[in-house]
Amino acid sequence: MPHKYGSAMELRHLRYFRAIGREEHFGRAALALRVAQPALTRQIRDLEAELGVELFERLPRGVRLSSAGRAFLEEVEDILKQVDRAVDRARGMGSGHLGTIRVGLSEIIAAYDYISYGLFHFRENEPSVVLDLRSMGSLHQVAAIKEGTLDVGLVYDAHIDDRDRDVLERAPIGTGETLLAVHQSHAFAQRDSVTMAEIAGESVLGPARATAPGYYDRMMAACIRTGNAPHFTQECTTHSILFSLVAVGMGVGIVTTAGTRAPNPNIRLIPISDLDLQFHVMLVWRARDRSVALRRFVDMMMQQAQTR
Amino acid sequence: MPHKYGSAMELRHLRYFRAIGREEHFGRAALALRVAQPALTRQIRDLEAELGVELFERLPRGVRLSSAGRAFLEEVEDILKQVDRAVDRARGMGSGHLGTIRVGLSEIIAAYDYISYGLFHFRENEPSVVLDLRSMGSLHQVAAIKEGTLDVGLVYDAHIDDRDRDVLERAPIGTGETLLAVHQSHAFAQRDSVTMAEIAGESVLGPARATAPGYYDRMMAACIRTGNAPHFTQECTTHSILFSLVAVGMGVGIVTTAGTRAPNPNIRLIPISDLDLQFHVMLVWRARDRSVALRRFVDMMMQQAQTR
DNA sequence: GCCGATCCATACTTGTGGGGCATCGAATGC
DNA sequence: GCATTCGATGCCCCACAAGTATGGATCGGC
Repeated sequence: MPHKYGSAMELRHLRYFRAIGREEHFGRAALALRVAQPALTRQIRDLEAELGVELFERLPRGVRLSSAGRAFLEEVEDILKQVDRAVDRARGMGSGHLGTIRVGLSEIIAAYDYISYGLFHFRENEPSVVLDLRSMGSLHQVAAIKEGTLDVGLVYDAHIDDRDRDVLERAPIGTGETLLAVHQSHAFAQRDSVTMAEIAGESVLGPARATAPGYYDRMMAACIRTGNAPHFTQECTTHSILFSLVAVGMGVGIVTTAGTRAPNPNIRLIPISDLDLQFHVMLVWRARDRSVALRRFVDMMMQQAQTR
Repeated sequence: MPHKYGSAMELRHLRYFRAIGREEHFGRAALALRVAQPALTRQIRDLEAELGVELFERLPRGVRLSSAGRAFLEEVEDILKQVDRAVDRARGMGSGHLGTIRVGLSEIIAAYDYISYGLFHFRENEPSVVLDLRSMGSLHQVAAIKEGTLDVGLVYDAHIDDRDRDVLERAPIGTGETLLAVHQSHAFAQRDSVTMAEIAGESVLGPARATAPGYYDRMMAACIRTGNAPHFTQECTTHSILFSLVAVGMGVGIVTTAGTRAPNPNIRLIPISDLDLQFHVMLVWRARDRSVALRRFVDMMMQQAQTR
């Protein structure tokens, strides 16, 4: 062992010092600490040597805190309290009733009612667990989860690479329908459904392949199966951009969302009858993450999704 | 050694954890801490067992802080900072340039100019040493010093019991003259001096034997030596009470103070020519008190007194 | 003034456990 | 496949914390 220069000071010294300082009596402190008195004498001697200060005045009979000792005692009380607090909090996190969960939310998924209800429900049941909600794109979420800067994501299954199978755990909590978004003044607006063939003649807005390749490719493959793959006149990186463009009449848009309730009164969402395409809304988290709070969160979200 | 239930957690665990948590790498942390890597593995294992929480996610290659670990790291950083701070402060007190000195001041002695100057001078030279000035009677000061609730007192020598010789250190920093306090309208007011014989016919105010027996007895002994011991019509427990009574014409008062400058424009202080009585203003402190700041304070007050 | 009690310090011994070294096992990159 | 990275494990050693016994100084009771 290469000899040590640094502080050999340990919590033991502080715990002993606190006990003796409070009592101003080695014997009683030793009793309280359940150690023999000479142990205290030695540890205090070492502590004083380390600090270069006498912490006690040695009286002919007994000891008394020196002025340095009095000041040091105050600090030690704080330190030991803080240590206890840190231990308690760590244990609390072990129990899963304390901590922070960093949740990734893409805007389109945050719009699902049962997601909101689930988050609300969890907050009510675990008020001491902080939900750190972060709005971020699906691919970014997956990367952040793998990297450890995010704990759980809410994304479409299409965004999850199968090669991450063993590092990322996942669970489905719902499905997303793929619909056509049209402006209320559009000819399709009053229709109950449309076909891909009909869409082919329109100016079509779709997702951006660069920001969501898995999603894009699965959608395109399904379109091709109908025999009427659209040509996107504009790729949109987010659903809100796409909706904005539809709202100003730039064209019709293919979007995946929950139900047929549109986010804008000027927009109608129409089922596409011949498109065989379903996405799953997935919870994603690191398989190695042992956080009990996270497990509880996942369980509660899944349960909430089922009973919706 | 009776087996221990309590926390075996030590600062070593926290220091190791902090290093590894910062690096998220056992090897580099071991290098920084100048210990071998297996030592860290074991200490972290013990720490996790103690807390009941996994602080790191073990990856196939390397580690990463778990969410509990992240939270714990923040607390540990605080704790270790606070420990360093406490050590620095303790060392500072060892150097004598930091700390608190509890100074007892009786009102009459606080009125001495060179005392005020001395306190001011010390504060200027040691701005990081807090002077905790406490107004209290002489006997109370001596008791508090012996008891350890006061660090240094400023009292007349008459208040110090010789039997405390080996427990209380003392040093003279000036003398106090014993004078007659008279109202400006009194017949003595324009005199340069009076005799005890003249005083004998007056209504005389003096100190209270109960609150200052040493002072009272020395004064009375000197009075008796003059052959004209006064009879006190009123004993006063403090000088301010005595001055108040003199100011309203209740009588003349025998007081010990510095110079002939009275605290009240209606009062004159007249020397008593035949009274052979001198008191010393003393600094008193515990002989066992090793505080460097206190020594510095005592030295500075003595020096200030000499050069006044 | 002697005896016992109190209280911290010291001397000596014991055993726990922290650390070093060597090695393993798993994953990764060329 | 082979070398490398990285944490975990096994084994040994010795440093040091704690225990027992005792010393030295003071104080109180009779």
